[in-house]
Amino acid sequence: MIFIEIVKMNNDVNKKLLHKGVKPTSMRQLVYEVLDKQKKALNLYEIEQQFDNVDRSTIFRTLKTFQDNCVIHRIDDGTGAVKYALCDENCTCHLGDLHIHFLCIKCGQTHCLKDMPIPKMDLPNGFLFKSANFVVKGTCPKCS
Amino acid sequence: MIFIEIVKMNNDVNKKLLHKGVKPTSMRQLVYEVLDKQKKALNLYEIEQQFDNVDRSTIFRTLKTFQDNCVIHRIDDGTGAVKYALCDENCTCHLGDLHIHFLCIKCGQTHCLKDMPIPKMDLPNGFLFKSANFVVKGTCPKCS
DNA sequence: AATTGAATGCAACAGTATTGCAAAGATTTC
DNA sequence: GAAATCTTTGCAATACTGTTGCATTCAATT
Repeated sequence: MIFIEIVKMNNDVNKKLLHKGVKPTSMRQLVYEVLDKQKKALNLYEIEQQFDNVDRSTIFRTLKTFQDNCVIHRIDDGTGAVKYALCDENCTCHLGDLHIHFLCIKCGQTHCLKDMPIPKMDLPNGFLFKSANFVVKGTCPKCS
Repeated sequence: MIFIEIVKMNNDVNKKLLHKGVKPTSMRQLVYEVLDKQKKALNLYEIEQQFDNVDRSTIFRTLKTFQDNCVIHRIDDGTGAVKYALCDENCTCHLGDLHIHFLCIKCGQTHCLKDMPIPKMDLPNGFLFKSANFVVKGTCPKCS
């Protein structure tokens, strides 16, 4: 067995990564923790700022791995840089898990509105729904 | 009077630009026509490709002028480049005019679903709605 | 025709995303 | 436990999109 030693550490983050099928390296653990601590979505630059000497490409590829394994989801909020937020533990990154995101035009923070799922829609004839990126813009509770 | 001569040309595009308060230069007319002919939204690069020798910055500033005057609206469909599509003639670029956009993940084309307005939403406490960017991804009639 | 202001083209630059390659680390095989 | 193999990481370079400064051209006014 590959991961026995790491699992023995009984570390929550490692367990969660394993549960999603991602080998929990130290970088991955740290990036996960950064995203977990923040209650908002972060872009690549903001994550990079949380570290002293970690290369951007490493974080970039870590995030890619996370996306491929439904650890995080990406949010195009129109600010120019894609943001990332942790998926729920039982998220499968399928339709039912999609929710609306909110970008505050004052502070720039982007929040997951997990209570607001993407509604079912009747698309025009011939259009097939696969995924969606719904971003509402306005002011957040702190800035309103 | 400034625009008499141009108006006399009795050109539809010029009339439409004037109606939105944009002085109809030849570049603006051409860019408008490019967007009008396509039934899909185009990004800066795609528009540039329609011309032989027009600078990107010129088109960029033309598009900016168009946005400022509600001639076109921008669409962040997550493909990396912002796309642009003509507004309806009576569009005021306010809330009621917002609609859902559709990105085909096979052909990459983005369409305005003008019959699908952004629905009213009850946001969580403290969140104020100002604008929205809703993009549905899937396959379009041609690719389904 | 001269003057003024707006629009355009050129060039350079900034920010984000992405890749190739080599070094370091982890895992498996013998 | 050492060698071989595969994965992850760091460095460097690059691509792509968006944006701005400045000089020139073009249109409108005097």
